Amino acid sequence: MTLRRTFKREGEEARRAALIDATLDCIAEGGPQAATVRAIALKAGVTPGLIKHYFDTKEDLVAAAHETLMTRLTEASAAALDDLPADPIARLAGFIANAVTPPVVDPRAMALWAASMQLVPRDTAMRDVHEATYLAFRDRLEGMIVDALRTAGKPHDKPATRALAIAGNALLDGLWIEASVLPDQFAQGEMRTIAIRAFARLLDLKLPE
Amino acid sequence: MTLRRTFKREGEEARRAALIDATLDCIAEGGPQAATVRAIALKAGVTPGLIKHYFDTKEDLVAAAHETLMTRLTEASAAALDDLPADPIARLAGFIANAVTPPVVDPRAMALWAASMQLVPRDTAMRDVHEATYLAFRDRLEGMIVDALRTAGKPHDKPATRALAIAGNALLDGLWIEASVLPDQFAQGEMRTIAIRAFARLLDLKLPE
DNA sequence: GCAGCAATTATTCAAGTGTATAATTTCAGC
DNA sequence: GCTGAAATTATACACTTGAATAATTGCTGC
Repeated sequence: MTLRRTFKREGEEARRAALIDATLDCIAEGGPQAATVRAIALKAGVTPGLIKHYFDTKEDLVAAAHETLMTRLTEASAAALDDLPADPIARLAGFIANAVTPPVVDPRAMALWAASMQLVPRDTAMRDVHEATYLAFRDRLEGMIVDALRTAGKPHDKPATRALAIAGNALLDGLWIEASVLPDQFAQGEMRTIAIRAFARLLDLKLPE
Repeated sequence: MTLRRTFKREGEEARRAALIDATLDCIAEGGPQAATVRAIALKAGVTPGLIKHYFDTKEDLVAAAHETLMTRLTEASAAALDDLPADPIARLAGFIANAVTPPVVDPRAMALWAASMQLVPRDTAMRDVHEATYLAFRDRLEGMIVDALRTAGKPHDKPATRALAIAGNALLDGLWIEASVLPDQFAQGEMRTIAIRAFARLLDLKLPE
């Protein structure tokens, strides 16, 4: 006569996805230490034991969650590219503006990013993921910089564009962090203007604001 | 006949400092979750109970540790300023180079910074500390930019220098992060050159490399 | 419908957590 | 040297953690 919790069977992929999403939510809200098996299970609407059924260990679940996070960030960036104009210069400007305004600028994403950054120095798997993600983003930026410079009839030799991509990437990262963490410090649209003008000076190029 | 651990009485300030240092070490090595009272006490060469004697709660100790960290970073930056040349342009170049090379670039500092970044979105006290630190650094950078522009006979109206300081700060932050976390990606001295050339273009100024 | 298998829940356990309290030891002042 | 107060250690406790196992339930194929 003990009343047991009623449940529904979901597919494996759905349950894994739900558990991963719940893990990311927990980390975003309370940091890694808040992502306990019980909290994750509660948020996923499931019992803690089920985690063991889909992931051998909690560490495996966290690793899967981080991989999902990185993939999503990359995909979001790639998806935004499709909506950008074809003209290389306008395209670069749109890409820059996109990187420093919502929804890319987002406190939750920032918290998740900080959590993963913390693991990178002492977890080789995490470092590999970070390195690959970093280089992919930077290479994409470098490609757009080269296209824009070529369109404007400016020189674009390899060592110079590499340096510009590294600096440009760093600039976007820094602006993204501060805009995400201290939104009240910047006026509406200010980040966008600052980023585009800074890139214009960096590349010695007129960029449409 | 139970043999008790022998100990020496240290002053209050020495013990508090030792506990704070031990806390920072633990966080740097294994993240916040590794900073348990037992691990901290062990690293400080002390018994866990003593923590309670100097800090009402572990949370208090962690807060004190973060405040110490921020203060140290600020002081380190200020100390380096004294060794810079008096000429505003050379001074700015030295400041930039300093920010993207060791010992400022440091995986341990980076890990600690990421740990505190993670707390900022959901802890108002941490956000206040971060905001104050960020603005102090940025204002100092803006002052140096203004001095350099004035020396070069360039215009330096307020809204423009604010934007340049925000962008310059973001650039230094981003380069510092990547240099700290992926040191193998950059050649010896490469970051320094990239940073100074990027600033030269940003400010339309010749900077000594 | 029903048999059986896999998904899910419930329960348990050992280890680790922060904190509170009691027992000792150090050391300064006389 | 002694004494007493404060610093430090030792011990205990209640709670949370991740994981392992047993019990049950939902569902698919016949």
